[in-house]
Amino acid sequence: MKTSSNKSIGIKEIAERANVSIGPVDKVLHNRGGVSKATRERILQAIKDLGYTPNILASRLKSSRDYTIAVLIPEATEIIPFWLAHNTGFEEALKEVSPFGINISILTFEQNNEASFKLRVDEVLHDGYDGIFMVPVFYDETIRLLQHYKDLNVPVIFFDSNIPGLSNLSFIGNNSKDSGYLAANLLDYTISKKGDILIASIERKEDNHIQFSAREEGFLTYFKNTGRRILRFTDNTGNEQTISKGISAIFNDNPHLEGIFVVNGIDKIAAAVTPAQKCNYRMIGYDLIEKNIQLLKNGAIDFLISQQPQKQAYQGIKLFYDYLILKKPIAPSYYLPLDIVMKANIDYYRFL
Amino acid sequence: MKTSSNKSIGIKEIAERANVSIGPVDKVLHNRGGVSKATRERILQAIKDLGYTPNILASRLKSSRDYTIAVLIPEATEIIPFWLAHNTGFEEALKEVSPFGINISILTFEQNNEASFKLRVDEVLHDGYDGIFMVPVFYDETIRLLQHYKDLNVPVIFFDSNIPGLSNLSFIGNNSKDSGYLAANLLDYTISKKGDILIASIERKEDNHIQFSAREEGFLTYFKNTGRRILRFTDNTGNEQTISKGISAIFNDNPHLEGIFVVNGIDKIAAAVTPAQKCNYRMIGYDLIEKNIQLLKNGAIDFLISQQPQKQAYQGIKLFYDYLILKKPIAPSYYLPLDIVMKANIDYYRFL
DNA sequence: ATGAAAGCGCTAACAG
DNA sequence: CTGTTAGCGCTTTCAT
Repeated sequence: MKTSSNKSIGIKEIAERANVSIGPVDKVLHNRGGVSKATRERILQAIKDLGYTPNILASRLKSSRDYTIAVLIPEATEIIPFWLAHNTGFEEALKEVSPFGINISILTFEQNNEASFKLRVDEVLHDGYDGIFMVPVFYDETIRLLQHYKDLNVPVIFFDSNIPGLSNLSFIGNNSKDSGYLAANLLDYTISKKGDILIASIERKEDNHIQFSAREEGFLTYFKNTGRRILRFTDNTGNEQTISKGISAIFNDNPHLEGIFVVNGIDKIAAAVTPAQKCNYRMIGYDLIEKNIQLLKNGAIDFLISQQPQKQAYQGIKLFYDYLILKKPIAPSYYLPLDIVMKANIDYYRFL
Repeated sequence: MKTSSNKSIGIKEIAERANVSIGPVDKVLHNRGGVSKATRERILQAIKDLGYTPNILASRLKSSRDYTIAVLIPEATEIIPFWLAHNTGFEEALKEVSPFGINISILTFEQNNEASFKLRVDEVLHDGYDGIFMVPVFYDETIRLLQHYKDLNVPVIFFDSNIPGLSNLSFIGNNSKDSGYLAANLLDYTISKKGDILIASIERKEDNHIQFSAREEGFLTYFKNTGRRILRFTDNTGNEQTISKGISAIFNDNPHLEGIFVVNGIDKIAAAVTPAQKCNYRMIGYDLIEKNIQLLKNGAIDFLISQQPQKQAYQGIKLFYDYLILKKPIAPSYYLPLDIVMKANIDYYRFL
């Protein structure tokens, strides 16, 4: 049972069969025009007949054309180290695709600063890239970028968060709503039938509210009509003491509280819960950043839903390879698995 | 912030710098000998100085050397359809590596039939492959194969299950013991403190007992010294009625039973549980085969631990690419993540 | 509109 | 032991 492939049918063979030289064949293959209709037909026929597949190695060898992808990504900060994780994915992907002339240029912006985003968009528009891989944080500027590239046939792929209905080529990331639903399903398993649930979040203006709302929506969808009592805690001070007091108050007022779903900033919420309190609650949240991994290991957090930033980065760059080099069709969206991470399997998720 | 790579330092440049022609340079690069020590040194130095990296595209283009990997894998049957899933992974990987001349040749054997395995080993030894990707089901024959390839520098990589301490190049798969521990951890979350647990399995002689024992060992490790009451049910008839009766008897005799860990054959066990009974138990087991996916969807199974067969196949073949084409060093083992799959995230795990 | 020809960087065979 | 040379399959330029 052999799965072979090498038939050595090349541009030469199809030229022969079509009674032309390789010149016109190449032109037809790349839609470069300048071929009479008749020979064009014959060549196309020959390509079909012989089942020709181009040798990407040879084509790449000669052409020496380079592709540079602009990566528009929020800056990793101490507060939001999440964006650091993508780097290993980019590196991994580059190892595979750089022989084919694909480079990337990472342009960071401040997640809470539209002006810094605009600056990068200006840069992208001015420098002219062969592809854009971006987190569409700000709507208007994203639209401006898409407008510019609309007719230029330059692939724009969103990652991490999506804005549906725009003219981008594709999206790669998680389905936030489903991730919330999953969190609910899992939490439901780990608490008693009568237990109350708290939805907690830390509001910061630099955050991606669309994504967080979607998580919450999915979570609530699961519990709709179940009669579960759902409480809410939202902090917008960022102050440890304030959070700690707020959480404590909720614990005291709600003796039946058993589960906590943290939409974002789980490290802050987990820190506000004392070990003694923790025994009575299950906590689930997001993001496999180092701080959270520690909290998972010491039992402060029970479950994390992983967004797999490395995978997003790796697969995303390979999409550009598929599109630019292999000329493969690209689906409008690629949803990555929603991984459930706990103490017992965290070590298998720490690297790509 | 550019991450570029193309410096166009080729074999020619290093020849120039070492004051030789490209002939000896190529020989040094491939350790083909026939180069005087002095020039060899100069060439090596030049390679270092200029930071030369070979252009794999060009090298591949010229050499047209083909590599064929023998894949020794159990036959998928109706009883054990598990092995079907690998195919999509093989296909996916081939898309990427076949331009580099890597082919695979799939040799199936009967999982419960050592003679059929021996036949395939004979075949492999006789035909002479450039790499072996295999499930080491039978010890003695595996040893025979390894012996033969020991000095031939042919990479042998195990997958799915491992036999440690042998001379194979690497292993890729899951850590079975950790997967059992994970199952225990998760099940522990979903049942009450006082609930009893049942470990169920269907013994078939064609199964991989090493792997199953490891799962059980990991599971028991978690509960050691916790005071949990652990029951056991082992069927070796394969008969539906018998299983059904056995399970029912256990349910009746053990009112505190809350969790069921199924080491293997979860479809059989799940079928033996009536929907009415199911409300009172949590069931966790293995293998993302179609039958189990349906049972997960209709609630008969709560959790499946995925072995990611597609990923094993995909990554495994890419290891041969790393080794044979890129000449990268290969680690002795690659453990894939232990994915927790439930109704709410199954759809994201159905394909590669 | 088509054909001829020069390489891309590397391998491998051969001549010196 | 070292240098030369002919391609691998394709792209691209330049005549025709």
